[in-house]
Amino acid sequence: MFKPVNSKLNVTEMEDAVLKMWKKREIFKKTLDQREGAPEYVFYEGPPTANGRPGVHHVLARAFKDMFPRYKIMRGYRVSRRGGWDTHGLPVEIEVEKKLGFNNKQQIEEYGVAKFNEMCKDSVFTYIKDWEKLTDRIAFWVDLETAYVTYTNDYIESVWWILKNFWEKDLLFKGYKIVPYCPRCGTPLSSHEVSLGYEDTSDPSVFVRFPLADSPDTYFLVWTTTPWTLPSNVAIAAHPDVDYVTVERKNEGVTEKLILAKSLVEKVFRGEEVKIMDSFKGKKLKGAKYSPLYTFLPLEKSAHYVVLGDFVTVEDGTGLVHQSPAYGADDMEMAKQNDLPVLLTVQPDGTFIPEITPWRGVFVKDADPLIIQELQARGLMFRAEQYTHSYPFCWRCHTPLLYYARESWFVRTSEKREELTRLNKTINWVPEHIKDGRFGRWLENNVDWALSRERYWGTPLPVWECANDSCKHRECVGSVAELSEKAGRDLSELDLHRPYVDEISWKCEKCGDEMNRVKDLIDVWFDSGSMPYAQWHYPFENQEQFKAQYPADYICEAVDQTRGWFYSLHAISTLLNDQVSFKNVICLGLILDGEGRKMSKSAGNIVNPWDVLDAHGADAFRWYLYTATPPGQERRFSSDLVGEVIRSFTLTLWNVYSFFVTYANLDNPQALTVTAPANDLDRWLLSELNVLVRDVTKAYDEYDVTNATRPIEKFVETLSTWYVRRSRRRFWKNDSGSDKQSAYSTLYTALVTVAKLLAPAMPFLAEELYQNLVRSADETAPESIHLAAWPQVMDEFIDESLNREMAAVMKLVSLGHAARQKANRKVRQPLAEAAFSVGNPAERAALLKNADIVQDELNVKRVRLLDAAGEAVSHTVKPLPKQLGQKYGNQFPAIQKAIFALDAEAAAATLLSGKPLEVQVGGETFQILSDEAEVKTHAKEGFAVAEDGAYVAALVTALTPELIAEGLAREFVRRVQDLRKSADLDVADRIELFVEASANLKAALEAHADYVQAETLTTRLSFEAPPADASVVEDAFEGEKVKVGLRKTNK
RNA sequence: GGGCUUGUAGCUCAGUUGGUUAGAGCACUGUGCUGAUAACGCAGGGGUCACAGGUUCGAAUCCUGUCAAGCCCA
Repeated sequence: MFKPVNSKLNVTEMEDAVLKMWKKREIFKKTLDQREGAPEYVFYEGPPTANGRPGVHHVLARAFKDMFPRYKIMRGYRVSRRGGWDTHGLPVEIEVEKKLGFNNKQQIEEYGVAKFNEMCKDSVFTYIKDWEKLTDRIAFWVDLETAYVTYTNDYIESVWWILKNFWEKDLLFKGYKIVPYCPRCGTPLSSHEVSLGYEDTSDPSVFVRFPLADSPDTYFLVWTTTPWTLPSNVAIAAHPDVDYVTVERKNEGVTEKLILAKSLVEKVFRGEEVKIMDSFKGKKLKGAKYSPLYTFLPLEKSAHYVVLGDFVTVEDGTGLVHQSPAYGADDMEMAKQNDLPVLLTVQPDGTFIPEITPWRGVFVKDADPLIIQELQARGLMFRAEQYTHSYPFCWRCHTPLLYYARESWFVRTSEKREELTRLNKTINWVPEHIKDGRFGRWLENNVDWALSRERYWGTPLPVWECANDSCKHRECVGSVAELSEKAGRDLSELDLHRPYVDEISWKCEKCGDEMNRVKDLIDVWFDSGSMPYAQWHYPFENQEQFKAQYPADYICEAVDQTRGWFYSLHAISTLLNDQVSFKNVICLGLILDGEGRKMSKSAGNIVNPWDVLDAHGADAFRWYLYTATPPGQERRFSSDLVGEVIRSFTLTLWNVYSFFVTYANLDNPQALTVTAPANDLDRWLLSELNVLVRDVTKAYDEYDVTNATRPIEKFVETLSTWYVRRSRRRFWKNDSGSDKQSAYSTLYTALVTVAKLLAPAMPFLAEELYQNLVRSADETAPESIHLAAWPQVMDEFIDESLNREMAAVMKLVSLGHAARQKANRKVRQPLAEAAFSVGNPAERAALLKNADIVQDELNVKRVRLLDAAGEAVSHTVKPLPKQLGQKYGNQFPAIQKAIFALDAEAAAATLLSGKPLEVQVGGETFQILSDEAEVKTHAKEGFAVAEDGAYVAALVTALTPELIAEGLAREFVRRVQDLRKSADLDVADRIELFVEASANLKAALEAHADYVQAETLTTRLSFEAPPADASVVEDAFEGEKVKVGLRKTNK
């Protein structure tokens, strides 16, 4: 006996019960214990931060993270899934600053870094309970008890070890980074802050002559909007593939030559007649020397020559770009590539340094007109104007921002660009375009990783520097032991955070001065990217675990992680081990609200995941996320869309399940294993089922979530609306024959298999079905569906031609219904005959073989094939463009026309007999083969016919008195069934019927008494007045009147 | 400004190497069926395949450009 199943499903109650069962029996733990020694499938959890509440986008990621480990467990793998928490970084600091009412770093320093960091640490897990609750409720199986935490000393020590490794390979260095900087506030701004402050503003637009070193009266013509950066000029950039020209013109009586991009000549000279002397590609200019405009500062490296860069455009200016590495990011990048000097001319307050003698102490923006005047005086200014463009201002104080070089630490990732790209090519990206697109491009254009942050709460950069300016000896520390040794005391109890680690110092081995830690922290992305190592405190501990858990088979995050975790994992692994750290990755699209807008607090359109979970449960939530859109696409989301899953999918499956259990409990069928069923419906269902197993398994193996889920939906629909619908009577039969057994076994197999296929995606529903269908009958079966084995494809059950035939039968039934509707003949009225036309002999056979199904479904007495001569139909011939177009190319339109001009019936007959059709086009004869044109069948006027392509259904609509009587009986049965239902009878209850009916109806009921009694489980049918204790209904239909009384009996 | 992605019915999505009249589900309307069903069947309305060019006998599909949205970078 199975546990009785209510056809009304309460999803949340069911899920709660399953959650309790999992917890009580420790099923998650058992997925590990029972797979001890099995091959490892490695999953890495990208650590979230727990200082904010989890939202729907977290449910999205966690749903996708969960399904593959579940699948792999069922495939026999061992999957340890360790959780993790990202705990450092600016967002944490900002929360604490808010709490303290701070808005700058000085306030933090005054408050005390120790106290500040203590608060950061405390706030990190503010919402940990929310996270745990949600993770549990959505059934994301991850081990949070042993989760790694990035702020622990062990974790930091592993990160230090990685940095030391980079240091030793000379991959860690100090350089300059260009940051948007507010000279009044004295602080760099984050990109978010910068985007707050863009405004249209008027700046100088100047064209400057740079004299060539060895050609008199010849100049590079260079355009800039920041004259104040000219004193720090070190080079001019040209595009290697752009055409440049030398033009000749008169300037105050002297003939001068100017070099600029060819396409900009007209724009620059504004119609002035100039003579083009010479034309060449930009790459020819490479290395050309010019005389510097200013020589205020000494040069450590060679400078003042032309360099080549792809970033140069010819939209504005002259195609020659002035290079000032300290004050432009492109410029800094060029300086690195070409080993140019970096000239620092501006002080932190935005004024020129004393060495810039003419303008010392002047704010740079105020110096612009002075510099322009000075260049005009020297005859180097070609043109100076004003120019309006969008420029960032400080959102706090409205000062124009400067792009400003700050000292910063870098990881030399650009040196490993090729390795990064090569290894990336071996990763399976879903969706695929990320590999060579977004991520691949990013790697190809890789610049050194700006690692350091001038903040407080994070992993300190383990670099110590000698205080003596002329020594500047630096050391990188790779472990606590090493630090202890250098400091000369045991530091194993030291908190590795600031300010404690800052207090550690020792004597410089070079000069004896004091070695102090540089004050920087490192980028939090370096923390999370180190997790393959640091989660194990590798290499200080757990070397074996690390080996077994590296690299990951699977990771999954949203697309915004391309430059975040995906990159940091990949970069660190490449630089450290020259190996990938993940083999498969699903990159999720972002989640939008129901209107397609981004969810944001300010728009007030955030969906609370708990609202969805409380209303529809976790399975439907998950299922929606898997099936609604391919993973990489952004998706609209609303609670209502999730509710749709319950209606269209969950309940359909649940009702098939409930149907099975209800009747199985009445019948107690014996064996529920399938062998070789004789019934076509069973054979067909098992064939479709195994196709499903095959396809879903393949999709899981390819990380194709859409195709691992959507086909199940389709199958369940067909299971419900065709298999069960057409098999219902087989379960009602009173005997216990083999056909009934076969039906039970088949349906049982389908349900259990579907539950297993569903388990990784809908873990609750799958478990509920499994516990009742499998565990209640077999205590030796695995304790949970999530410990059970994944279904095997049984190829011997797959019969593709059977599947096609059944599809044709369904199609014909559908046309039969359409024909009935056209003829205005309701289904309850039996008709004498339905005749069909089909596409090929196999389908003809299939129709005849399944005639009983078709008869029953359409309520007709006979099913037959339409004769080719076409009693009810006519034909046309439709040329098939695909075949004919490919074969005859541009002759196709003429051939098509010729085919249409033929006598349609004759042409159709030719093709149907398998002979080629001959057409004449312009004196040429073409042979049209039978697979190059389609014969279409059409209804003749006046017949009850429905058609679609080669398929036709035609009904004989004439009614005989016998058919009418049978129709009346069926109408009557319908009334009785309704009465049974409203009297709240059980499906198996037997009844007595009392009927008072008008003459025709009474005659019909007498003629069909057996049918009526069998259908309604009536043990006694009497034409008497109903007794007082009977349920009674009166009705009239088809001109007949009836009064029916119904009474439950014990027989 | 650059890179990547997306744009098909009111909504959510399919649409294969270019090829028949661009499909499905939801929603809506009508109708039928029903002792598993919260369903289901049949039919109907609903489309400038974002827009404009181009290639081709033929374009939702390929190419170029434009527009819109999103993400990342500058």
